[in-house]
Amino acid sequence: MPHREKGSGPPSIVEVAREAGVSTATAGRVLGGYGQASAASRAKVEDAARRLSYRPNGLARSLIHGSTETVGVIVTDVGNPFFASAVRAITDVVRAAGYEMLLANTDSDPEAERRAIQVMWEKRVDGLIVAPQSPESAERLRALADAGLPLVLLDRPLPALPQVDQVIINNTLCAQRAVAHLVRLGHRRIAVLSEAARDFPRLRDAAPAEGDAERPSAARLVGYAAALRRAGLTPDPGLIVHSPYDRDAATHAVLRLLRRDPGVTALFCTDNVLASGAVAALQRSGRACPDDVSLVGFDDQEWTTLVRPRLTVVRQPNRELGSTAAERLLERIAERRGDGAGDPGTEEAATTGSGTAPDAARDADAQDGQRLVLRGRLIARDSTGPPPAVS
Amino acid sequence: MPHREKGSGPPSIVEVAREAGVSTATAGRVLGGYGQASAASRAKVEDAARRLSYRPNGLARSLIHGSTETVGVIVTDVGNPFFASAVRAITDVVRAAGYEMLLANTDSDPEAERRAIQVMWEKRVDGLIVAPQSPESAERLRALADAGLPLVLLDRPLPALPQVDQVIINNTLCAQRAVAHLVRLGHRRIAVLSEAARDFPRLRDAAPAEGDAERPSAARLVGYAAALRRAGLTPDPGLIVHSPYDRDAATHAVLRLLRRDPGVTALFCTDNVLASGAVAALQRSGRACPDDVSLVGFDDQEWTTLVRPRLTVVRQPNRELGSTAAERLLERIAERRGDGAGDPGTEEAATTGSGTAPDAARDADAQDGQRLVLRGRLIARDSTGPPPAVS
DNA sequence: CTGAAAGCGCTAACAA
DNA sequence: TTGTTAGCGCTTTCAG
Repeated sequence: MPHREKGSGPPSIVEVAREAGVSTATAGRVLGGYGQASAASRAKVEDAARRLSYRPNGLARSLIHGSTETVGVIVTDVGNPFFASAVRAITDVVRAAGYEMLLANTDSDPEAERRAIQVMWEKRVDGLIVAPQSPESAERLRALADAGLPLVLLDRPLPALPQVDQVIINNTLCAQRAVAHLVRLGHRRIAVLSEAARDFPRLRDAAPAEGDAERPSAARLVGYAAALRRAGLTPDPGLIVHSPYDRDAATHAVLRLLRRDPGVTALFCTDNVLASGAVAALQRSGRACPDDVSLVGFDDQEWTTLVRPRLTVVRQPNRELGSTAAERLLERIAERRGDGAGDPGTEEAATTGSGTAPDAARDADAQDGQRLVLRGRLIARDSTGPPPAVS
Repeated sequence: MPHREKGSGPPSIVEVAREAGVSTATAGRVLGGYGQASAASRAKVEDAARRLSYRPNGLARSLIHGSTETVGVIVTDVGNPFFASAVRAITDVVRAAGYEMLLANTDSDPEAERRAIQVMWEKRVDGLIVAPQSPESAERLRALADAGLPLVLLDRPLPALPQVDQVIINNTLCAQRAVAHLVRLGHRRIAVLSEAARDFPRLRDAAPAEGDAERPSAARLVGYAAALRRAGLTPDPGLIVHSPYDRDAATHAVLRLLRRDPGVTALFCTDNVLASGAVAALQRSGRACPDDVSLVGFDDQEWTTLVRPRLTVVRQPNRELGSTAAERLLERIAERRGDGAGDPGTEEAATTGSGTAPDAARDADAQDGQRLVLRGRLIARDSTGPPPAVS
């Protein structure tokens, strides 16, 4: 291995140029593949590069070009199979377009999210996909959106940012159907297990159409309430059970519920982690499913067909959620590049009629973020059945 | 586009300096938090920065400092819960140290892996964690290791790279114990379902001590063979079943096996995906578990205690695997930084005794990559029992 | 304490 | 076809 002269660090293009006996410009032209170069110098340069095992410095390149060929992705937890699937799909799509992915977990910690957003911005990602934690995230993201950074919201909408694209599931309707399914089977005392249970007072009277402006857990509660309302049932606060995103916590919450209220005949879980906890709880409680208690989960995972009874669930298109978000982001990135190349004069002129500030053009473009709503669907399996006959 | 207009793109430090009426140097000092600055100019600069919503450009900074505060992670599939857990743990550890993560999936495609390695290198990650696909990966990685890039192998060892740190599981022994458990229960016709089945001829006579130099699937086959050997049984090629990492494929492979060879009384699966396929197959075949067929899986997932019978598995510390790798990497990065600051003269002198080339010092340091072997353990549950009485 | 100027590694005008 | 020369946005001597 030929040792490098200039102390530390990988070789730079000037060292390659020197080794090859050409200028840095020609070296750059052959190594960067952008200009013209004679076969002779091409050979010399490539040879020298190989000898020094040279790799171009992407930082320098990005600094010049103003793009990093990298997209940022911020989720709460890649460990959750739901996000793992979505992230997997995102990587596939962006990689095909030549992008890399910077990934951050926030663990539902607002401070971590703030930091992640800031770092992504400092590292100059070309675009960002984020599953925001809460409405407060909107403030943090607005600055990026205003700066024109391509941005797509994943799974969780942010009504405060109508100018950014959002890719979500029709959670409210799906939940409504899931609960309607239970109602149709004859259930009257239907409990719900949700991370958003505390928000129920605010959500119970929301119109189904408003539901999908909430984060998924909350939207699903809106659907739950709507289904009960349609069936002429009034929600019982005792049946709205809170649990954090943790299987064991969910198990205990359900065990407590069953002990406290033996009359419950059905349970709707707003998420896959909670559903797995509920299955465990039912098994431990000795209640038969679906004979004593029916169960519906949200988010179909592989294990749902392995357990007995096989779980009735709402299946949501996890991978498609990710790939759609990624595609949307790539389009936005491409658009922005296009903008930069266009003549700023004409563009400004074209929008002066409606515009006010000098940069109205870009804002106008960004104003209508697309809202893509992917559809989940109910898959009735064996964990749901008629309630036990009243004693 | 010749030059970017001052308007486009995020504001640079010179615009902030101009707005604040100071030099770029002072602006840099307050915004970068490195020099001294009077309260007066500090206020002016911070104010200007806020007005322009300025964010420092990390690329420029990294270009100067020679570090990006980013680590690369290359795995085959974040969608696989095993890697999802490991990756999750990695992010936690590196984030606590102020690093971000660049993530790439290779999907077991050597070309994708090659590209990923190259891109990580060009983006100048400060270190790299990789789960290599195959022995050929060693060639690709050797260049990075030689260049002194901190590198840690995750889950899959590469004997050809003794100079790099490797964090793995004691797969061979774990598999051996799993199969010994079946032998102890009285099983004689024990099948194995593995992605590495085709390599069995090469692996069958390996010493258990050599097993852990193989990738996990292969190492587990070595353990399988060793356990049989110890029990005085000879492996039957008909019981070594291949399946790719795909649940449905695994299901069909197992169904075929049971049809072809009804005398099988136990099955060992070398991986969680294959195990889930096997559970599905058993359910569909109508064979009772464990009464007709016992089942052991590798890699404990949440669903293993939800299915009935609850699955006997080898549990491996997935998160710890990731966090250990990350910690190791951070140490290596810190070491390298230290090296750079140290006096190269003394260092060379210290190792001249054993060294030969001028740069022997660094190589000598790197020569002994640590090999960290984390331990899995067998958890006997209800899917294993004595074989049915012979008819 | 502050500013001018020299880079980090690369690309892109412009000359030669 | 090639080389020279400015930068990209920031940090960092080195004077003032």
